[in-house]
Amino acid sequence: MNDDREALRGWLDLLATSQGLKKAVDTRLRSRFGHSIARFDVLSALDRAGVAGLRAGALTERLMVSDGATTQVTAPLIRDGLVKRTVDPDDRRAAIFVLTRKGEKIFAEMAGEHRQWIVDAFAALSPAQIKTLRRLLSQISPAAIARSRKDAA
Amino acid sequence: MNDDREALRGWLDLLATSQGLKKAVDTRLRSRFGHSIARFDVLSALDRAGVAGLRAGALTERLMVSDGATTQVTAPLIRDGLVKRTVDPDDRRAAIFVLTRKGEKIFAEMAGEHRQWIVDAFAALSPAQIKTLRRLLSQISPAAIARSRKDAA
DNA sequence: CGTATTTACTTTATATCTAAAATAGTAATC
DNA sequence: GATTACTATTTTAGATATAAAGTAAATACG
Repeated sequence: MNDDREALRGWLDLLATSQGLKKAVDTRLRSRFGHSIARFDVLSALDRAGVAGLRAGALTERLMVSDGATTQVTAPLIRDGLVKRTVDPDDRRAAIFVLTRKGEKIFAEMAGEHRQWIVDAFAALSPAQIKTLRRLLSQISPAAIARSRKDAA
Repeated sequence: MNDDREALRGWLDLLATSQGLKKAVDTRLRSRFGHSIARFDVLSALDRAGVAGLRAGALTERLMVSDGATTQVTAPLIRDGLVKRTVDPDDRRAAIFVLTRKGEKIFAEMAGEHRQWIVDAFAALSPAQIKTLRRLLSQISPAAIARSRKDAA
């Protein structure tokens, strides 16, 4: 069947494009600021959360990673003084992460450059084309894979 | 500017979709066959190469990973008898990896199911829509990020 | 030829990631 | 209020990635 091949090609292209972009962003972030995409994502989530910060669980959810990963990625940010870790006084099991002044400043710089990189990478596409791309992406269903059965052929 | 935000959203959607799909495929491959996507990719490249196999360098190139990664990902496949490593008699520095009979068999099974999962994940898109998606993806330029300058704003 | 350079791959040190075990605090029940 | 169960996070073990150092074979050059 022809559809099969087209879907497989779509999957390969999707993977290659996103990985290429991710690698480029990561390389640039590291060389400019000494921080990975993973750390940038933490800073971004905390920046949005503002002075209240985020509990570890909420951060895990937003980053779409495991709970262990959150602990590990925040560690160097705390060491470098970009993030402060406190304990929730109302529930002493819970960790709360907040951006420090220094963290805010550095993130603002990072976010500015990052935005420009993405704009440049997407420069060949019009806003309308990006909307189309996003609509098509939204119709791809990872959940279908978990449900997929052999007999569906 | 509005374009900025649309590009950023496109990037976030692209990343979320490809990572979601990748995680789903990886989870399914592991539970069905006990092998990761990384190993599946090695098997796939070797299957295509046939009886001649591939040198480590060629494998590295096709997988788009570092040379060290190739050594490490092939190791368990060799241990499990899916891949055989030999030395090129014409250039004894070079390693040649070939699928074993067992590796071929297992890969054929994996590839069959994998194809169905992808078809299911893309089921909501027509072949024409997938073509459109692929065309749009091809216009995204990771290389632009390496060239991007602050003053380009 | 014999030394120097290059090439092909592996090893090592880090950085993420996951899943699962461990830790510690909270809530629920008798 | 002691025991039990649950919840939030950290720690650990293992997989995969990179970059850079190490090893060994091939090539180049005087």
